[in-house]
Amino acid sequence: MLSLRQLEVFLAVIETGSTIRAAEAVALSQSAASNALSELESRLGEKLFDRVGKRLILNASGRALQPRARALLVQARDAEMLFRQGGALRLGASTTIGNYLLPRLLGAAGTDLPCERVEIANTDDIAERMLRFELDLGLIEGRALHPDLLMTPWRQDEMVIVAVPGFADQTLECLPWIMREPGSGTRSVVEQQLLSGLEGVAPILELGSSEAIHNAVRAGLGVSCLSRHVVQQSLQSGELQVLAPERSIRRQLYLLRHRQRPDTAAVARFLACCPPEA
Amino acid sequence: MLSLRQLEVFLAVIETGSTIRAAEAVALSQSAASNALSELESRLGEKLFDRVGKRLILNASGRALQPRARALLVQARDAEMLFRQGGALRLGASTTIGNYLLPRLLGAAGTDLPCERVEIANTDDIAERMLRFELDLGLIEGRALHPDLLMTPWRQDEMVIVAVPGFADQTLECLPWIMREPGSGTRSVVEQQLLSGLEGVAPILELGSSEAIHNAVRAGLGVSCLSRHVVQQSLQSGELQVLAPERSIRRQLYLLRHRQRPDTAAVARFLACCPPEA
DNA sequence: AATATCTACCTGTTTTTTCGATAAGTTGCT
DNA sequence: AGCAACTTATCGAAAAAACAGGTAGATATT
Repeated sequence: MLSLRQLEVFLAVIETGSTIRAAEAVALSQSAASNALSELESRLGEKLFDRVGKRLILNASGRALQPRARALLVQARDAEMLFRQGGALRLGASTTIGNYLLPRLLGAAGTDLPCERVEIANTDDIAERMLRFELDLGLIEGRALHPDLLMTPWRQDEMVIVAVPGFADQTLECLPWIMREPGSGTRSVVEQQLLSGLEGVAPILELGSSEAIHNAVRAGLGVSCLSRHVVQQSLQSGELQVLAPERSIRRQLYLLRHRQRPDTAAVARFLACCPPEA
Repeated sequence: MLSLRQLEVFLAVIETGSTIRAAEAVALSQSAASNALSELESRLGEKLFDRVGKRLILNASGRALQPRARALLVQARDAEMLFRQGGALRLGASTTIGNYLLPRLLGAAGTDLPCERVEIANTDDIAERMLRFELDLGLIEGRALHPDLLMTPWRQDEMVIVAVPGFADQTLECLPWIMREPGSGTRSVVEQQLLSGLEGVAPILELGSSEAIHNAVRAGLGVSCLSRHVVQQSLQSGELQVLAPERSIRRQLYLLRHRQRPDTAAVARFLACCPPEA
């Protein structure tokens, strides 16, 4: 039976590129690391690295083993942490969720949710971090279609058209639209679901973040379609108002998990506090 | 870091109920097994069994760990077998697939697919076996909705209405229907998709297998709706004919995999030979 | 009450893992 | 070409871990 230690050394060699630095990384001597690696290779009956000169170069077999080794080690660590209270939570969230929704949720949960960190990034980055087991749970607005990732509906985000009071709310096409840059997930949702019925809408301004757009709209520069979570306060104070509420977009927010990884205790706690809704 | 050996002992103790028999199962002495278990418990900081007298009774913590331990061990074995050629394939298939479709596919693939065995059972049994890692891949007609199981479309099965030549094909309601017993997946598919438009159809005969129905239909006892794979030869020979071909049912067949388990080499070979079709 | 059975612990022994040193080979610089 | 700096693989010794046998204590069974 191969040992977890061997896999640990194997991954360390991949990451550091040498047995010396790998040995240091896993607190072994170089010779022990070299031994562990060749032991693993002989047990699998397959060389995992091509020895070209003094260099170790991961070959096809090694590349095949790598993701499985990573999954095994992470699962072993998770199992070890199953009953430990100290299991901190590493969340990945897309911008709207991370900036507006999560702070409120985590604040409400108080100390029940020891959250190590929340990384805010785009969907693809979060997916990649999930694949490397660097995050425990993803909360995304877009779609992540990797076969090793599991997307399940979490909550819904309502996106509303907002403007300062005084904007005519009759012909949406003629209003001065402010939007996110092309390529943004938010932009594409707006284009597909809201503007499909409206012809010839061209933004007068493109900004790189929801908060920037929020401020532009507050400054009276135009109208935009933003998550209700972003503009909640401005709506309550009356600073902004909703135009054409019947055209609001409900977009689904998703939980992103790694298929080869059962929920951590911390993830389970999070989901107990913030369960999926409808 | 906990060791795979410890998990092996842990599972053996669960299965055998005692450290003595567990030790035998994993080729250790009783003392070593007892040691491994308490080592595991102390490493997790949590007792996994309640000691009731001389008895070991799995407690809540142990039950929480059990599925993870199983998954870890199976994945470790899979990794070890990654490069071995001897990785045999343990398939689970529902009746129509296992009896008619698979023999042809495996026969065509010849020796490329060393298949250890094909277990033919109903969807629920296959799902349960998959959960215990006793099968590598499931091929099912129905639905398996366990969160740890992944269902993906594989192929389609065409179910046609058949009878011996001479049966009037005008009013399907009035024909003598032969069906599977209630509770069968095939029966429910027929009822939902075929008979939803037909009122008051009552079977004159209920039989427990497709082959039995096939023979009954050939004997001229009535009509039935069967997979084309079952009646293929009878249709070619002209012994049976298809009634109302426009009412044929296409039902989806699914691959069933365990989420916490990457494809075995043998599974990958199978899928390469018999890939999903539309 | 006697017996059989089981877990857990202790002790000495075997096996595995690890280390430091060293040989052999490669790379890059002069 | 020659030298210096690194790196890998191997070897024997040392350290650590795993292991078997025996046994005490405890609990069902008879």
